[in-house]
Amino acid sequence: MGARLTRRITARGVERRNQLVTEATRLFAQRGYHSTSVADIVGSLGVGKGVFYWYFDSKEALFVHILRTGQQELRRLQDAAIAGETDPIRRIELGLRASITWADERPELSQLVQFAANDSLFADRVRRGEEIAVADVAAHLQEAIEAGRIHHDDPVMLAHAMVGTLGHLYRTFVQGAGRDATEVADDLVSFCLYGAFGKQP
Amino acid sequence: MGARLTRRITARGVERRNQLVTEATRLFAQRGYHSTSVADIVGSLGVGKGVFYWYFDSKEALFVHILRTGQQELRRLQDAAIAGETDPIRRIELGLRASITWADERPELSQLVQFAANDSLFADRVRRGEEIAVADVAAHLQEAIEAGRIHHDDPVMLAHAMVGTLGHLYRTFVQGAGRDATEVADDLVSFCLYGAFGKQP
Amino acid sequence: MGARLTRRITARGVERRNQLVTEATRLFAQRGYHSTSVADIVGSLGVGKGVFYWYFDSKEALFVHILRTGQQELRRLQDAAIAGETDPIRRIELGLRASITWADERPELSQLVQFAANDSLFADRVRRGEEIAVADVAAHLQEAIEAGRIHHDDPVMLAHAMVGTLGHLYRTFVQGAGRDATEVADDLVSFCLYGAFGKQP
Amino acid sequence: MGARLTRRITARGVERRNQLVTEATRLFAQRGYHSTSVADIVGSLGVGKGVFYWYFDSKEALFVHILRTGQQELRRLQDAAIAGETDPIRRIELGLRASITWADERPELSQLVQFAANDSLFADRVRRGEEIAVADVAAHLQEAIEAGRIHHDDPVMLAHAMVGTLGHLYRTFVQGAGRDATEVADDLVSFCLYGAFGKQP
DNA sequence: AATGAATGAGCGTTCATTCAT
DNA sequence: GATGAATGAACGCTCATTCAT
Repeated sequence: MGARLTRRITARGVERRNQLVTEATRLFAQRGYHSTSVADIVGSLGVGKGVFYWYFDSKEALFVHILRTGQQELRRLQDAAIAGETDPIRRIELGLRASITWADERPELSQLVQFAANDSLFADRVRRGEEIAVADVAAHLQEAIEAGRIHHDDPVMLAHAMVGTLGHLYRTFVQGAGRDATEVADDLVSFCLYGAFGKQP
Repeated sequence: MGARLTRRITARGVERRNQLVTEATRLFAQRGYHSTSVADIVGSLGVGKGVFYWYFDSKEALFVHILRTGQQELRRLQDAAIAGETDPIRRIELGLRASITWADERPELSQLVQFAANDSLFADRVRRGEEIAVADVAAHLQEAIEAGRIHHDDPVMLAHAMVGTLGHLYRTFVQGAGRDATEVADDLVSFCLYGAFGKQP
Repeated sequence: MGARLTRRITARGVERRNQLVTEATRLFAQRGYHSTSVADIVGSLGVGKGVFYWYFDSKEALFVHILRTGQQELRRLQDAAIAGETDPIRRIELGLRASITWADERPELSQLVQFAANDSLFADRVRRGEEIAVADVAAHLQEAIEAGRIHHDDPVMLAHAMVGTLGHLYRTFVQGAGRDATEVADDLVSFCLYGAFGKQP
Repeated sequence: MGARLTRRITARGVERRNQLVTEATRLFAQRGYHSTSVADIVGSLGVGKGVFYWYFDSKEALFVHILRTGQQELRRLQDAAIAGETDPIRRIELGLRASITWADERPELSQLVQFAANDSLFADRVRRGEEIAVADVAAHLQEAIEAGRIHHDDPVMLAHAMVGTLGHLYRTFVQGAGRDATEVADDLVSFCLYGAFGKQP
């Protein structure tokens, strides 16, 4: 898909490309996709406009690249976090914690994902990625349901509820209020498992 | 906040203004704020461009107006829904249900709010409106905590968790999958109160 | 084919549109289509760039408009020239003369048609228009053949030969060398009817 | 004219240069001069951009080179075709036939010549080449006129008429409709000598 | 000889906004 | 109140050309 994939790129080229990705990510997160022009990105790097189009087919293509990279990275972290854990409920907890950790370490990426989810150009792509993450959680829930540990008939609904809570708490308290990510993760896990009434002692 | 507020507007003028708001809302929700031009809006109404600037200072001002209207309407519905209810937990439940009902009846408005929350131009305004809604829920929670019915030390965190769940379940299942709003509201309330483990019988 | 067709245009607008067409025709003929930018056209008229796109969907659309106008005008002149003439050979002669006259009076248009015939973007359109003109001539030839006045089995080939001669003589002698169009038309007619050997006395 | 002419070129260099010429000719004919970028040419050959500018001063210079080569080749073929023929009218006929044969065997070159004749950048050069070809034909015609075999006072006009017919018939029937070049040449010769009325038996 | 990287002016096009009528 | 016309800065993108390696 695109000449860019077949172009031979030198070490110097790889570096430039990474610079572009980094700078674009920063600017997109800071000002938004639509308010960041290609001129802004290359200007901020002090290079000519042509450089951008040497490495990417379009502004949109670069954004999609950033998005994909972020979603893949998150997924890898989640997989790593639950590796070896046999308890499905612990797997859910570890997955939620890994997500908040990732977002905390990659605040710009997570912000771009949020934006993309609400822009007609990118919404579908984000939704698809989200479905995958939700399916993972739902699988753990299903296992817990079958083990009789959770009484619910709709693991997908539950999974979505968790993902929604996760996103909102992260945005509000970590990103917005600067609270410690680990503490927020504690509250997130507690809410997702026991709701407002909290764990019965 | 400008010349438009001081302009005397006739009955016919009010109608025109409403037409503009309605059409803009429809188009913004359908194609997105950035992809909808002022020309689209007036063109779709078959009127000249001057009309738009007669009633609104700018495209941004119109969007803010739509946003404010929506948030006020939602708040009014929530207040009406809990009026007379003395049980704080029931008040929370009724508030959540009222929110989903509003979003179901005003899908375009709720979509615009989502967009606005992720656009640098409008995010602050949305956040402020959200804080108000959260404060309401948090007040009910505080009451329940003081009554010893809920054991938690951070009602604001809980309230945000609920609002996040609400938004995501609505988007995914009502808006996205076309499920019945009342059923989704049932699941939402259950999750918010009891979490994944569900109500203990 | 687009929004432009449905736009209400005032008398002033019609004038502007005509100015654009005239100026663009002049510049296209002088510098060529690719070497004439939209900025050149509006700059030459002393108006803003937006004016261009108020009246035309694109630079290409404007060029096509000019082309179509020219071809229609030529056809109308040819039809008028042969109206009432019953002798098919005289009809051919009158058509050829009308064409040279048109080109002489509209040198810019005829140059644009030549350019367009050799540009991949417009070649098909020109070819189609040419086929119509050729069909007219071929019909007259067919009539002459059936009357036993011309001995040839391929009127379409003959018609194309004439059209090719016409274009080249016009370009070389009228457009290029500034010779009198009527005299060139005499030679054209003579060559088309009798070839190099000339009319036998 | 230009540094390139003084550069010593190895055998391998000659090959590269020819590859560039061949590929550029193909692409120019297929997509047009303006729509074919230097990047297209070198990309299609799988070499770097520097190669292009090692062998040619500019895109324009390459095109001019192709043009010149083509015109020279055609002239050589025409000269060879009439060598030894003493009858001036036969020389004309043989020249016309040689031209169609050349165009048939070098369709890309002949298409480029057509394009160049209508582009402000190259028109003059083509015109000059054409004048030479026309002068050849005109010389034969002059000879025939002096021998009393053709009654006409303007051999240059006649020669241009022939060249115009030639080009148009080739384009329409050989290039466009795929007809056999030899048959078209028959019709061309017949038309040029006897016109529409045809040879008197 | 040859490469991939870089330049930057210029392109066609859009669009929020203003304004004379 | 309302219109169609006009503005012009800004946008995403292209591409002939140059250059360090």
